[in-house]
Amino acid sequence: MAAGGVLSVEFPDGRRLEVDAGTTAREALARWDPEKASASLAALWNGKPIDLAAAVPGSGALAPLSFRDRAGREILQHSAAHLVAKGLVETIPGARPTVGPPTEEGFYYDFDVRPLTPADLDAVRAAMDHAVKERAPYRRREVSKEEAERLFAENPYKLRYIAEVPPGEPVSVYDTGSFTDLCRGPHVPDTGWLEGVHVLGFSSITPETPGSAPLQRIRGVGFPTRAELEQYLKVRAEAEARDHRAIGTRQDLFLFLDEAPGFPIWLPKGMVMVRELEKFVTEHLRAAGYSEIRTPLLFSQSVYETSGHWDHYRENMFLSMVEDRVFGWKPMNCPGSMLVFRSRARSYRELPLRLAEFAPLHRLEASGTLHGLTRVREFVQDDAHIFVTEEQIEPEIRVLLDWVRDAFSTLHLDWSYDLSTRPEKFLGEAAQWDRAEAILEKLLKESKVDYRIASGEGAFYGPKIDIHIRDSLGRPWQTGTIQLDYQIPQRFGLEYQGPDGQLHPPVVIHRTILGTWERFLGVFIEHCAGRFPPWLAPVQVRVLPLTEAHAPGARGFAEELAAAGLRAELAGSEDSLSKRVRNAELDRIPYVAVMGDREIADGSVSIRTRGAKGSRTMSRAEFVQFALDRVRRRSFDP
RNA sequence: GCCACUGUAGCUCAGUCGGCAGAGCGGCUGAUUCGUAAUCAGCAGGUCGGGGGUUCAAGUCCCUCCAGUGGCUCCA
Repeated sequence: MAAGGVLSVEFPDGRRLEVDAGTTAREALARWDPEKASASLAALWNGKPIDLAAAVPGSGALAPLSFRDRAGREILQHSAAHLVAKGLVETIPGARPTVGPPTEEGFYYDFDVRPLTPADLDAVRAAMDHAVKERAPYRRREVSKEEAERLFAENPYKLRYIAEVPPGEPVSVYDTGSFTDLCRGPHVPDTGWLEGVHVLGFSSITPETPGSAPLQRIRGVGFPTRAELEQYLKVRAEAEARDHRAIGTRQDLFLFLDEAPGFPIWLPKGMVMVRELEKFVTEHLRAAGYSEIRTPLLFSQSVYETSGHWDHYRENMFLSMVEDRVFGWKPMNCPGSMLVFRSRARSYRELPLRLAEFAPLHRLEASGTLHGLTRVREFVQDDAHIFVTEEQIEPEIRVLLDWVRDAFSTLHLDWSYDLSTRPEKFLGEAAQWDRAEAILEKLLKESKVDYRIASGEGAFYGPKIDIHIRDSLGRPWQTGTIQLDYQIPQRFGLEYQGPDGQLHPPVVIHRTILGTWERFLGVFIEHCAGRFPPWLAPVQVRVLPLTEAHAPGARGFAEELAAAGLRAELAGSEDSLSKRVRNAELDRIPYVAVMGDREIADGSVSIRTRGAKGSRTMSRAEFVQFALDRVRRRSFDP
């Protein structure tokens, strides 16, 4: 405590106040700004979070912490975790709480307890609601290590944490009603702050220490108000409604069979989309000077021994016996590309050599990790390997980042980059890494797109740029990646003859932009909720004859559309017009063309655009031009 | 792969205490010929995920396998 019993406290706006020693953080903040004080759930003293009920520890800087601050959010989530623990211990006496930290999304608490049931969760929720109404304070107590060991004698997990506290230091515990938990704190003042807390679910988790019994994890989210929680739950419900697995079934895009778990089956409509994406990407490849190759799906074990997959990736590979030799289904395209490069002498005049390959890749993903189209065992990447000299790295990657911008702008997706730098275990020279990282960072700065440095997360063979997209609900997904590789050319003994007549190893850039058709379409389906841009839509126009009498005219128009290169289909007259319009909306068809007496008479067509209320009439030629133009420009909206 | 949960018609789902397997949508047939988000009627459609067990009797209870879901782990 400060001498003289008076502390000098500085607030975020620069104001200073003298407060008596023993003044709580709450009181000090209230003297500074009562409004901000009442909105805060904890305080920051010299950058360290403390309880509002704690005495200001000394002279220094004091700031309020609200849910808007990251640290404040974590405190609320952490307090929410305590609330869950309190609820669970009340529900199942003898349950041993272990740890309950905040996460990006919310929080969780792990328990050593029998496997939970949904009924347990209901009971926990009820106990939590009750506690929130009680507005029970979070009371901090500092106890000796021995006292703490006595308090948590029944809980080996807590004893382990207590043992980690340096000797002589007090251990802090928090009492919430009759529930006491070992905790560093700080916490919100009382459980009344937690009305916006919601338990999402439970699961069993595998603890990191091998051999220990599984724990039960309860996950949740917390907001300062119920209204904010409702908003969050609304967004979640919206996300569920966009689930690509449901839309894929509804729109007949793809399916999975029990007989081929993790192997997507593309139905005709989904295949149209795959081909359109391929076309989109291939146009770029042509413009950017790529050549396309196709290499085998299976290679003998020796190829993977050379590439390093045999040592580093074998457990994720499908293997087949061919006569007496082991063949592996390729999990990546690089080995094939390397062999093509090596197949004859190469000159510096050929570089950059850009080899693209869209081949099916197989990865033996563990059964529990499979998920719709976003985690599968067989997929196709928009993959390419670019063989360059060190000087060519910069211009090549600049072109790639331009393509990223074009591609994701067209697809109406927001994207950002991660620059993953040298990991602890790396191959090659540190100086080479530094140069490469500097080039990549310079290019990222130039691109004016947000990027984050993922320190030490590079591959062992080189630094990389990972591309993340955010879908319309703000959820992040990794799609493409641009990786520099100094190692694989050496492993395969690649070289080219330079202008100096000497042989040099090329640098390889592995890169995919959309990633895989499968994952990309999975994300994209959710992004646009199944309302595809016309150029991707499996059916672009549905032609509806008003009555049977108009069917020949409608059929003629549908044929005209098809001849113009549009994907059109006819929907007969068995159902009422409004029923067929409704079905077209539900099928997310971009354009509905209705033909009745008026249209047949004057060569026009009545067009309804997806999502729009009314319709407009235009000449058939006009519509064909209009639709073709939208498709050609890859307009996002119909 | 680990843990929990789930699996009933093409889809979404109901099925009580173990006692005749249901609905809506979709499909088919017929009537209706309709002007921009659901016309009416009838019919067909099931190895209740597979296998085994308990029982007079199993969609329902038990075991096991498969698949899916949510997490965990993994994700060059």
